Amino acid sequence: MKQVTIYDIAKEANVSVATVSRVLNNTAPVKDSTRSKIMRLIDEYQFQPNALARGLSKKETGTIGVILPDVTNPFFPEVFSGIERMARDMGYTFFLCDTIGDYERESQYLNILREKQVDGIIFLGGRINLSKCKPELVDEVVETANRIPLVLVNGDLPGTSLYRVITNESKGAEIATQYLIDSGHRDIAFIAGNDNMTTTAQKVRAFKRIMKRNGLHVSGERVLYGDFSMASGERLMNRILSNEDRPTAVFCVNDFTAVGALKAAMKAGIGVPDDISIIGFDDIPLASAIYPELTTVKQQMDILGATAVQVLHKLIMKENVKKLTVIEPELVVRESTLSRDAIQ
Amino acid sequence: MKQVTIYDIAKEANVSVATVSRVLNNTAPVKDSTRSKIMRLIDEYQFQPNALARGLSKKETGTIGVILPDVTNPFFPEVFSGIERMARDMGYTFFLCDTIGDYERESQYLNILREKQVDGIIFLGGRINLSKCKPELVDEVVETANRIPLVLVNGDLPGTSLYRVITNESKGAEIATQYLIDSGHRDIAFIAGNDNMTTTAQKVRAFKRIMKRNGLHVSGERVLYGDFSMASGERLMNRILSNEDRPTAVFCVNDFTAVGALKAAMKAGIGVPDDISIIGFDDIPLASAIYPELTTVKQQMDILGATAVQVLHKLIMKENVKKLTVIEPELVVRESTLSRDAIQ
DNA sequence: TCGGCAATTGTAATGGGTTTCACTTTCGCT
DNA sequence: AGCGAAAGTGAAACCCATTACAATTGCCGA
Repeated sequence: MKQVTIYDIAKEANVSVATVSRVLNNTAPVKDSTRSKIMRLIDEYQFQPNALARGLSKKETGTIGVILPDVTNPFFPEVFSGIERMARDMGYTFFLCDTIGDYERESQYLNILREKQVDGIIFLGGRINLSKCKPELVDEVVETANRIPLVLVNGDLPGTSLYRVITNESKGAEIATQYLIDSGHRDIAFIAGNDNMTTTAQKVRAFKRIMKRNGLHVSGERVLYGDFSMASGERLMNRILSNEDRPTAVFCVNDFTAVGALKAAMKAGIGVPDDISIIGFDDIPLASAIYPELTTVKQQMDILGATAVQVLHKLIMKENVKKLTVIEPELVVRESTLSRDAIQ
Repeated sequence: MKQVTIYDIAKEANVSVATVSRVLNNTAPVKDSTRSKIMRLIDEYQFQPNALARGLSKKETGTIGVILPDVTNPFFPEVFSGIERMARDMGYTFFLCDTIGDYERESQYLNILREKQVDGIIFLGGRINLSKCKPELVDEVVETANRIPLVLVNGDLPGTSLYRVITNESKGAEIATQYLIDSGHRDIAFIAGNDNMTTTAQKVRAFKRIMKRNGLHVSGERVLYGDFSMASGERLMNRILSNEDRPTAVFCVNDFTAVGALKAAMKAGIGVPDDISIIGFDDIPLASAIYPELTTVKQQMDILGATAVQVLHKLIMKENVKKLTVIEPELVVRESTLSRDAIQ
């Protein structure tokens, strides 16, 4: 069962392959009668051009590689969904590469994508700490970016200047903190992620900054470091609750952590939001799936993805783009926070 | 910046491209000195073979297309993750195609994947009712399956005989029902999905069968039809609760629905599992993220994915495979169900 | 020293498109 | 009618690998 080729169509239509190619790509005028004859044959033979051959000669494949650390983490599918929606109409298809957080695999995938001649790469750094990874990988990424358009989403490689699309996480943390304070909270704890990651550092800094600006003190034990997981949220919340001097609100570095914290509170019989308010970050679907629904800072993940595509597309088209694009997060007030005005 | 080709390497090494190709693919003996000389050059020039060219001549691309209805639904990333883990070591890369439940797009993607010369296709039917879709699409899928190895996961196209990997959903529903009964429940409600979908029909049938087998009656109003969404779970649970005659347990067609139901109960001040037990289906991560953690029937999504890959791989290798592979689900008891033994 | 087989290596065809360049028609206009 | 421009088309090179087939070399035992 051999594949029908452009040659078969050409022969059948008594024209050259060039002409068939022209009607296929609309790249030059073709007489109407010729065109329709060819189209009929294409239809009849169910001819489908071989994308490999096309890619080989055009040096463009209409394919984009998306690298992410974990498909199973709801954050990424949301971003991917934004990428897809935006790029599909541009005619792109996607290689999805899940590195399961393994730098080794990142580098492997980078190679594979180059070999497959993708038109561009979107690298979802997400919560992974790119700044701590092996220098070889940094080189590898930079090297790749020199040859293929590459956009980093929510990540950074210090010492390099790659194209990036990021959420303004500092701003988000500021908004969340200020919101809690405006709601009357005075004693607020922050459950952070790994302390060596920039996303944690940024948020901690923002948190302290706003507290200070409002004349509030942040004692050392009110900032707890974990690892972004639900489990760590649960564990750290338990630590907070075991203390007789309990804060009235807890700000979590991400929704996963917040959900863990929430669970810990419920299990301990502490009412949320009545006894303690909890606020998360990201607004993954999970946030509104639970009870009480989580107040959180929404990262517009679909927009993050869509924007990354736009930037990448411009790079591919060799148009001018800003190196850095910042997406603003927004507060989503739901049920896990309560105003303290009454009780102050 | 022209790409380094096998010709460049060959010329530099004073050998023919054939020889270079041979060391690249280890397809014939090459003298050690020659080999190492070539390897050194490959390294030095950072030569990477062009996968398009290779695919074109080998007629195999090491690429698999995965079609699914919604990346954003946690069920699918889980399956995808299983696919990836299994297939990566076999050297495959994946095109991820999200149809957002649109039949039009399914057909588009099928075409694109054919053009891109994928080695095989994994079609995640999931909760989408393939049996109701347009006949053209059925033809399209069958037609594709005739040309390219194709495996259907958790789906079916009546009137066709495609290779399939499915979860034994009937069995799962039986187990769940029996478990509730064994726990002492006598009055159980079932919140189903759309009534025209096979997955719903199968589970409803299994539910009634087991109830009957245990001498229990299922009144008409104890089976409610929704649409698999959280919202419908919430709505239908409210309906159940508005009735003064309330069941002691509710079995939900999937976890999403169950989470909605759980939320409705909590909001209504009905304790779970103290006042009412709830059991779900799938065991998506969400199930164990909420409080109380959801008792559910686990679909082994990673195994589903991994198995699909194994079947597909055998098809690609033209080995013999069974048309149908069934994965057995298993009960996961957590916190949302309670034994009624005491109160009976 | 010679035939024969294995080990190495090269030549050229092949896979299926796109595209440059050149050539032939066909028009529009003067 | 005559001319230049535009339309329409084809031949052949090119993209970058793999591979069938052929050729050469090296080493063995006789």
